[in-house]
Amino acid sequence: MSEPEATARDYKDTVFLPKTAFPMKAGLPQKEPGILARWQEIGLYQKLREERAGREKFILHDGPPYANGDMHIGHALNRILKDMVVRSQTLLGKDAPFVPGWDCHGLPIEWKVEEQYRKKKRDKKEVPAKEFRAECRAYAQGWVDTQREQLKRLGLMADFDNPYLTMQFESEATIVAELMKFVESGNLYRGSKPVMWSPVEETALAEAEVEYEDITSTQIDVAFEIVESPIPELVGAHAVIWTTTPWTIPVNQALAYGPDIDYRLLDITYDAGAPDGQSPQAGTVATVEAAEAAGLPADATRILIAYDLVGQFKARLNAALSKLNIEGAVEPTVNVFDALGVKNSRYKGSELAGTVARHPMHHLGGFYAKPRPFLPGDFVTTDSGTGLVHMSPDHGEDDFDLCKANGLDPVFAVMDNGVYRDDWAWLGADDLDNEGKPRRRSVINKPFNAPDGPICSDLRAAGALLSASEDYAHSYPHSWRSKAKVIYRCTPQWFVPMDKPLDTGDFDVGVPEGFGAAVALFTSKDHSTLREIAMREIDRVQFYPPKGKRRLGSMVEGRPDWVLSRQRAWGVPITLFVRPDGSYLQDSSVNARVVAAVREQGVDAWDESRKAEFLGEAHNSDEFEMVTDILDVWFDSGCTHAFTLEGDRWPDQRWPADLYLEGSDQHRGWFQSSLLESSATRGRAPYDAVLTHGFTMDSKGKKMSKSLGNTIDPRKVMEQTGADIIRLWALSVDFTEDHRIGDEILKGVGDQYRKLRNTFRYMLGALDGYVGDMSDATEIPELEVYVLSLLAELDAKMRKAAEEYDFNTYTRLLVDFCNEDLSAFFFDIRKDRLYCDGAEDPARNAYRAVLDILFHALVRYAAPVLVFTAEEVWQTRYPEDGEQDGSVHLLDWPSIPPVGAPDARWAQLRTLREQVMEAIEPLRRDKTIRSGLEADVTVPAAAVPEGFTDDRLAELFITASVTRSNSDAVTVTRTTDHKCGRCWRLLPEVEEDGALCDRCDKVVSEMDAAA
RNA sequence: GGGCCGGUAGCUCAGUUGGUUAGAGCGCACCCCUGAUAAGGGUGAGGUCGGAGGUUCAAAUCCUCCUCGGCCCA
Repeated sequence: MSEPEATARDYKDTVFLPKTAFPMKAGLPQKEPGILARWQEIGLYQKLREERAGREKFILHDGPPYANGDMHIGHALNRILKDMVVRSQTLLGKDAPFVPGWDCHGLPIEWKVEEQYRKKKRDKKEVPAKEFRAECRAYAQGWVDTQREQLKRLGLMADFDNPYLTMQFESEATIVAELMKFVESGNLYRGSKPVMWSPVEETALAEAEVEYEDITSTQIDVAFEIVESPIPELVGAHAVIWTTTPWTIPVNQALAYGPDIDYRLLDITYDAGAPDGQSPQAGTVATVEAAEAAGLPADATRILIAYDLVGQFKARLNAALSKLNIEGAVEPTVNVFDALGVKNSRYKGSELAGTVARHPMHHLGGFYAKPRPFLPGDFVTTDSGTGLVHMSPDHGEDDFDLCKANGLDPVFAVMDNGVYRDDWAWLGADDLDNEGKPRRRSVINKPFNAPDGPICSDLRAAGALLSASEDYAHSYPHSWRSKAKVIYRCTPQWFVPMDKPLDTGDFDVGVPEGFGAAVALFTSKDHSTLREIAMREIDRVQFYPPKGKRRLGSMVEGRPDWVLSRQRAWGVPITLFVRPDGSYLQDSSVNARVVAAVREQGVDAWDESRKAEFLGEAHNSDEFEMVTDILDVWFDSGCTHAFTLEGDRWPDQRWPADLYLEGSDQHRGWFQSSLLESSATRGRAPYDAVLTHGFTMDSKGKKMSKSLGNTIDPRKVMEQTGADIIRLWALSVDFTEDHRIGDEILKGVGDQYRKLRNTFRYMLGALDGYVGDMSDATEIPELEVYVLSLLAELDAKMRKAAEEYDFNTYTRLLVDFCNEDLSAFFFDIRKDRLYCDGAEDPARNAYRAVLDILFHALVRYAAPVLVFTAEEVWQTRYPEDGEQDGSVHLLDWPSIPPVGAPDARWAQLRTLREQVMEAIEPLRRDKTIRSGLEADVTVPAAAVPEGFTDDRLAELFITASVTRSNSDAVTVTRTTDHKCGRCWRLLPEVEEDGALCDRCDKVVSEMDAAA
């Protein structure tokens, strides 16, 4: 023991404090772009490909975002998750090349380009299709470039120099080739379905191109005479239907009832008001005359109607009646009574099955003479109308579906311009123009539908019009652009059948290169339907989270046939040659020529001018028409697997993908289109697993929207706090469900980030100058062994989390370990040893050896999450690696020394440690002691695990001393020892405060001697 | 309106087949340290598990209804 020096020496210089250039403050917004630039410079993505060549592959196939608009939080989340998958799989040792993609065709881009035309006062119809498409292409390319730069900023490991675009010629050619597989196997048919149609623009409209406006329409009640029924008393009565589109009556084909609705058979009397003040009796001659005088159908007075709607119906009749000035009538009214002479006049809808009516114009014969059956419709309600709905499969979705199910097909009587075709038998023969010539007016023409228009007039003449008034106010769809009314109209469309047995053995021609192994999966004996194959695949595919399986399954199970066609310009053409009867050419050599032409020239290749060239000598081009429809963009995206994973454009890709990862909305979208496309062409899904994420809400759990002003812009977050913060956020929340983002949440994420950063900073400082390894340590203290076992345990959990894409657990494990096991436990206990033991003391070296192992493990764990910070950490420790174009992102998963599970004694020890801390607290409160180092602690002997000496306990508890007793309480007193001037521990050998303890005396002497 | 999914401390998340007083980290409050210092350590306060019924000896967990929110449809 040395003598105390005359003046207290400041031993600070002799203490080995952590030393590092790694700043506590991150300054990520400034730092990240530089790191990004360096990765770009050293070609990190390519470098990683070279280093991983030959390893087991992991293919995450990118679902293409639409090339329109800036990056938003949803993109950011999606890309970060994908990047985490790619990087964690890479870290796990695999080769995970990632090709980003963009969806480039489609309506929203067409709109934008059209909008530009409108600004320039150009009519789209005058622009040649080629030119229009070129502008769409340029527009899409512009956004691809913009989004690519925005996404890169997130620090993504992806082949951004060589992305896939659905509009690249090779992609377009493959899409056509894929379509031709459907063609050649006959898995395509021409059908029809009602779409929103604008008669003014003569084009189909998407739902989003339609806006609703309040208008007033004609409403009419029409009587359909019942001619057949299992209920005898119905025969001869009239079913009443109500509609606001009189123009659809000419193509009526059926009546729909609600199976659960109550109907009544009723008699109407038209009471013209008794001139002599007497009330006329129902059914009397006087009322019939009054009705006839009013132009109302006196012979259609027994009606069938939903009981709940009688009141509304009566009101309409009265309104119509009051508008007719009947001579001599005072207050014309309509009365409704239970049908006379009918015992039970109430019927449940389901009893109406088998009932048949006839069209009011049945006398015209032909189409109109056919029976109009009563069909059950779930969509029939008693909200309005009469509870009986007139069905025209040409002009309504419900109508179409119900009629189709009952063998009634649309008749296509209304042409593109909204006018009935000339040969249609009836639509008001007296419709004459000003010069008295017959004319055909558009069905959206108001006078055409008016109560005195041609339709109503003829119905009235036929005695079928019970009421007609132009006073029904409702909202009705209009075209966005022309503001004109739109209609539902059946148009021919191309469909993929879901339930037709597939002949999957016939793919010998027209199959593009790279089809490869997939074709072998087929057995031509498999005649499953597309739906069956898809369902089988859904069953096989792994879903994360598992509920996705059910969601996709229920959608595929119930979906209708796939409509592939769109009446649009910007997209991949449906390259079909059609005969007048709707059948199409199935000639693989023709198809091969078309595919080759598209590869050469893109979608513009599908041009009338090349018709003969494509058809070749084997076919007479006069017999065929070229289809001008384009493909649904979902078909494009359903083919991304074909042109990205197969073929040689990206040789390091592989079909099928291990994983598809998108938002849960893609159960209806990309997951499904890819599944259907691939199931039909390859007999299996293009993926083995599907991972879905939820949507990002604001801090209150509400959906983000620009109008609410509650959006969070990921680019702003990156500008203000850095990409690593937003990455850590995305990987901390439960992304499998909807989750939130907001200032408070980001602040919390920032706190977590700082904890991780400081953990690294401490390790870097503590490891300053350390070049040894575990083999230098002659003996390893048990605490170090324990920490290594904790690390091994952590490692197993982290690996499992990474393998299961459980990133929230992954980051939480990492943060908790840094907080609890390292910062508050291991580092705190070993601070004394690091600072004050001799520089080369074996025990100190053992600690640093473990720190080194921890460092190498943690920097790797952190790398996929904090991509920038991990690199900064790595380059700080190994600047020479930086000079050699190295990167933390080239490393493999850490190898942890093979230590067993943590010794159970240590769990016991840590419980005791907590009790000691708790016991010290009161003395701190009353200022008896300030730090734990001033405490003499007595612990119950029974609570101490086997094999720990008192001195070691004091070391682990960071107290002056520990003794044990037979009591079962932990007791604490202030120590009487003095404080060592160097290590600040209070020890018995220190004679007075400021003197040195034995250990420090030795260390300082050696240092002084060496100096 | 329909289908599916979700609601556990201020925040982010755990809660296995229903089984002691519902856990963790962060944040917060208070305290210590001032040799990891815009850092580090300690203690503590926070929850009628969205609400109401029901099943059970026992419910955050199972059932029903309601409510709020989300996705996809209509």
